[in-house]
Amino acid sequence: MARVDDPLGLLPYETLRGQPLAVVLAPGQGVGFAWEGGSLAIPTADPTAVVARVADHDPRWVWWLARETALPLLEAGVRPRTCWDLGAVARLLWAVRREEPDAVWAAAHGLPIPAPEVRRPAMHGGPSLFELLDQDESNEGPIGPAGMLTRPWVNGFWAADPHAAQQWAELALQVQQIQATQLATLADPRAEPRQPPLPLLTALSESAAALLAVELGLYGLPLHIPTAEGLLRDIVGERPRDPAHEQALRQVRDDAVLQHAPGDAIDLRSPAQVRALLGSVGLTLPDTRSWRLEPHAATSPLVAALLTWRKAERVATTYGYSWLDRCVEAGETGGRLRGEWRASDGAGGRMTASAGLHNLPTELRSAVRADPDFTFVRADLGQIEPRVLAAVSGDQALAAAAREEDMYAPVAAALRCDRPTAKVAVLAAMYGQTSGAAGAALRDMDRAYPTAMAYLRSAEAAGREGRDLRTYGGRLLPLQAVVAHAELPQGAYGRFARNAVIQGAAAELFKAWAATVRDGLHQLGGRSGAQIVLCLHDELLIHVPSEHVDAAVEVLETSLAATTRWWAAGSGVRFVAEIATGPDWASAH
DNA sequence: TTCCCAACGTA
DNA sequence: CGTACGTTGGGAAT
Repeated sequence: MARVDDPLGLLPYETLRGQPLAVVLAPGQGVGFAWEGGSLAIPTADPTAVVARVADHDPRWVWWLARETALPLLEAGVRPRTCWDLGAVARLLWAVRREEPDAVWAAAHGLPIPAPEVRRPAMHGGPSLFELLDQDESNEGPIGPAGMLTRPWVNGFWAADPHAAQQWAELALQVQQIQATQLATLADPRAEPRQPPLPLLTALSESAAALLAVELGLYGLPLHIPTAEGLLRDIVGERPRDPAHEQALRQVRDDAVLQHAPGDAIDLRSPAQVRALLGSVGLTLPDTRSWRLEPHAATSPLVAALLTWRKAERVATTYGYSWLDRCVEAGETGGRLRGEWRASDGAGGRMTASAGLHNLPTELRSAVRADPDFTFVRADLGQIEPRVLAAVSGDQALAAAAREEDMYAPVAAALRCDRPTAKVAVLAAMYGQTSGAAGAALRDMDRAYPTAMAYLRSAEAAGREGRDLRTYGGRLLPLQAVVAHAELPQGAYGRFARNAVIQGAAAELFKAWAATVRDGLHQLGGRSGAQIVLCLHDELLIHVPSEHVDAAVEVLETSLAATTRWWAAGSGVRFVAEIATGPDWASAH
């Protein structure tokens, strides 16, 4: 084992910039690198310090999973600029449900995806290195007889020493090269040859989104705890002192409804009991959903009280004091709401977040407040889905409409109807209408925008027939597997696919924009500077030092222009962002 | 204890 | 008009 004292002499620095460089951290042991043409093991007690020095040369970091490799780097203050996330790209290319290296490796080599390992009870956080060494296979290397990654390596044997990390980095680079090759085969040969192909660019932005997801989890959403407490007091009342007090307060809330109800007290949280109660006062309904109750609120004090109760109960249970205590951490500069972020979940390919980050009721949003000397800059993409439809389908007429600030106005003119009807018709077309509300306008859609409608219809047919599809950016929609295990009627998969090609492509555009914004914000104040703190499907919230607000607005606008230049190249579709600033989320509108 | 459903918040 | 996801509580299945 050659000891390496000067790592800065051994990497091909002059050619690193922008080039794939696989990195594997072996905490406390060292770091392994692999690039096209070589690999290296560097023993060091502080691997992140070595990575920080290499980062100055701005390679494209290749890692198995951002959560694993980028997290310790970010915690050590290293902000990687660009990356290639093997898990994220595997999801894009092969729709793997699991992003762990064993699944990614198997998918890359056309092998069956191994089942997830059954985790033993986390008494001591998984197997120790000793236990891993004990297992037979550990001396056999990372690849087993069937060509699969061996269990000890998947479980972390690569962290045993820098040479193991080096081998693991070499395998990462191999997978990266397989992914790059397959992405190239997806490219549209008719596309503009001077720019990188769309699937490759999508892979890069999906990778960046995976990194951003780690940053979002680490940074947290600034939330002013006293403001949140005040809002909760207004909506659900005082903070319970103990479980008995909580029970008493709950009873008070319930009684406000039950006083309007005849007979014995029922459990308002039980839909069946509520339905029976409503039946006893002459309201026979198929279910007790609020939109179904709404029409009766004016005539029934019971229904009115119940709807009010539901609203408060939602906040009390999901976004109440226990949520505040569990999910919001008090910090030096301000509270932080933290959840787990995923860069691309489910059929939609959207980002997801836990801890209520994606479904915070609007009335609580004024508690999302910037730190002192910081300001929020909020931006959202207007009418993103119909614009995406115009771009991905290549419908010239719809693209012409999408060049307007409000694209429903020209659509209404083309359909010879009013704007609200035009909007309903477009949405019904994209998501597969079931009721005949927009019938006439829909037929006019077929006449006015045949290319867009054909695109949607072909996606719907693929869904019904169980044929795999890819989104505009190249993300696999594994309809064959889904429909093979079908539990729902065929029409459901038709609607599902019709929606997935639009929602999915919109998610890809959004992430590409977010990745560009993230990169652009790097220049604004360094580590304690501007930071994306929330991604909400078509909306970005940025926490910015107040002196950089104008610059941040500029970054948002130039990033959108730069992103749509390649994403919607040649389509003639315009994408518009509405941008506002304010000290809290509610006021930044 | 585990799983599904109803309900509802967001986009 | 419809889709997606996360969270909660009840209630049935295990």
